[in-house]
Amino acid sequence: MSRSRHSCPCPVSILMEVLSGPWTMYLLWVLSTNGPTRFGELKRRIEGISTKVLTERLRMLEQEEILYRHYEPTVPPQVTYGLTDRGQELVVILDQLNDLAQRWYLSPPVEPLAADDSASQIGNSETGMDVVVASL
Amino acid sequence: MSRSRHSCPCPVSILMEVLSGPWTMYLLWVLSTNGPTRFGELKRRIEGISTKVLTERLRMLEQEEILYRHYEPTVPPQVTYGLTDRGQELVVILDQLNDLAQRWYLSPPVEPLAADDSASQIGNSETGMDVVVASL
DNA sequence: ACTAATAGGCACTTTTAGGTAACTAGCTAT
DNA sequence: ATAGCTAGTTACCTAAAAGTGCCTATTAGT
Repeated sequence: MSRSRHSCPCPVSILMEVLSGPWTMYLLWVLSTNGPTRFGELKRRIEGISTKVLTERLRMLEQEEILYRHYEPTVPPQVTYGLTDRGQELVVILDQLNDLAQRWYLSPPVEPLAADDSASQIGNSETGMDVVVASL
Repeated sequence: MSRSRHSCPCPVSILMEVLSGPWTMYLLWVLSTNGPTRFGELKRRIEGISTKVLTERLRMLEQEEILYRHYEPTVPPQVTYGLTDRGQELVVILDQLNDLAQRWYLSPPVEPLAADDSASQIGNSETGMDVVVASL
């Protein structure tokens, strides 16, 4: 959205602009952990989001081909959203970001920080993605 | 900033909020490609950024320990910013995001999209980070 | 006949973020 | 004496984004 007045037209900035904003990552996360999900279910899981923002995010991510929208014309209608191949690719990297974020913002095992960091055996996971994310 | 009214308190959302917003990624990129850089030089390289936003971003990233600030009390003073270990870790992942963004938003080799996607042999780089980013 | 459910759309208001411009300190050079 | 350099800070204004509430279609159930 509003890619016209964009600060930097390079691909990664486009992508970051897509991912930026409240709920977007959380939404992707819900879809990656729960599989294809209907609109109402999404709204229920993402507690606090407004329908307006949820639809905005869904529309945008659909336009970026990160997720797909499946409309079933039953009564009442069923609309299901799920990750596309692009979406799957994305959550792989998001996993790594999450691994990093976990190390940074969670679990300071001994002390917050000291003058020398000789005891920092925390950050040796080598982006191994061994920490399966559980807390979004 | 404004982590209090945060939508989702999980680590990766915190991190995304840090990275979100105009210029932030670009700033990290400049620091990663140019090494430690002074304030004025950053402002010159990131064409179009206001001093206000630049200082905001620098302060925030410094607080997140993604970059450091070195103040040399000469006259006129020299302030140099550079990536910390965290910052280095981050740009590694950013590289992958960039790789992905390049594939998605650059170079559609044959056709934009067709009815069936049997010809989508585009996305097989396996997050190899072989594409060194050049265009931020 | 009327209510309920799903998946939103639309208009209005509020909040937030970014831009702009003016100002600062302390010393140097002209 | 005065202007200029760096690295910002501060106040003010505007534009974009988010929140809120009300509205729709269609049919099944009571």
